[in-house]
Amino acid sequence: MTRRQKNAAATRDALLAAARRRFLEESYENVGLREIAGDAGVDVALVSRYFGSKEALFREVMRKAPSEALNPDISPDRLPGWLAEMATREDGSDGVNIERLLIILRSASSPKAARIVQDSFREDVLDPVAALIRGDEPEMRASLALSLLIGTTILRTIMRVDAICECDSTAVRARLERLLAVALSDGAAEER
Amino acid sequence: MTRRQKNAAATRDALLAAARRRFLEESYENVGLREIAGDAGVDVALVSRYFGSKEALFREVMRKAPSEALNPDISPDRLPGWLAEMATREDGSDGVNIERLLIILRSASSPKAARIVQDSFREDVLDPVAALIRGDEPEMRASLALSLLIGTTILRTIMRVDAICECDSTAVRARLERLLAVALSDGAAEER
DNA sequence: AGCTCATGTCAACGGTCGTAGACATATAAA
DNA sequence: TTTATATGTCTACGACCGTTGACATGAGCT
Repeated sequence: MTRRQKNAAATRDALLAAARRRFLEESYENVGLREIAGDAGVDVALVSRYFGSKEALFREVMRKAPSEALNPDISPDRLPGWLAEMATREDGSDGVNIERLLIILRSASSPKAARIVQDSFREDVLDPVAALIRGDEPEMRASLALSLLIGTTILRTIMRVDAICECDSTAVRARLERLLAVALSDGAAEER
Repeated sequence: MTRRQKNAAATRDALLAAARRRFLEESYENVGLREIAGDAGVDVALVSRYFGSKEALFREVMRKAPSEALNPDISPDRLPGWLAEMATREDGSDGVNIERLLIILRSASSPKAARIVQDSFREDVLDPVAALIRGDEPEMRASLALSLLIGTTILRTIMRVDAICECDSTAVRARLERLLAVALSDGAAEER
């Protein structure tokens, strides 16, 4: 008697989805393959079979994250509001965009995941934002804006700071949006 | 033949210092007690003897960090510059103030260290900064400013983003200081 | 010097982890 | 139906971890 139908693709997807869910809530080494397999309803050994190793599974999770961190078709002037809304969105809502960043932050200090996480951050988060910015030193300004996004995300999700967590108050969002606009603004151009 | 003199206090201090150094560079579960004891030149068992458990050792490291995150005798108007300098200081210099925050960030996603880290952040980082701010919602503004500090620290130390790492360029510091000033400013008072 | 206790070392336990290989079984072809 | 292969389960290995208790030994007191 086997609990599960024999469907390799479905099992692989289930493992991938379960892994993504776990890596979203714990760091790389705090997620066990037995937990992931348990969530997917299969045995641990299938992880090795389908992905080769835990590190490869994590890489696959990073590669196939359902939504990119940045929607490329957005006008630069709407970027602050878009980032601010992303940063202050409730966890339960459809705020899927922040999830990749959250996975990155969770496993940022994990030696075996560090390389993967650094590459994913640069390619999927930093570069898209920097590409949208016009003016001097776009990468620096994008980094400062993303620092805000990263910081607020950590304060909300990990540090549980009440002053930031209460997201229904639009004050935080408005203030954050204004800050992001300043961070992204072209300082050299303003010195006219 | 014993490598070490028999001095309990010195050994305890050596263990504490070694632990602090390790926790500064790795997350809670990626630091092994055998590594710490090895650095201190003693056996692992002494950790249990002097501190009781790994968690208690970590708590002690958090409790006895040599410098607080905030120097309380500073004027509020100098706070942006002070935070900006702290965020952009080279690792090798005497930038000890940032170390407690770095330990916090490294082990932020470690379940067993989460509580300790959250408490330390609130008591030793957030509250002192919020206490220095005048006007409405000081905690929210302090949180936004610290988001900047946290984000840039992560980008520099963990993500290794070049645009932020090049700290000798004063451009980053100046821009960050301006951003911090905006983050800390009293929005309601500005609407005159 | 001899005694005693604090101090440090050593070996090992129980547990969890990632991984691999042998085995079972459902699915699909012949 | 029989066979072959893909799919999933089970067991176990070796490594590392935090922790513990037994043992050794040096330091300091009498």
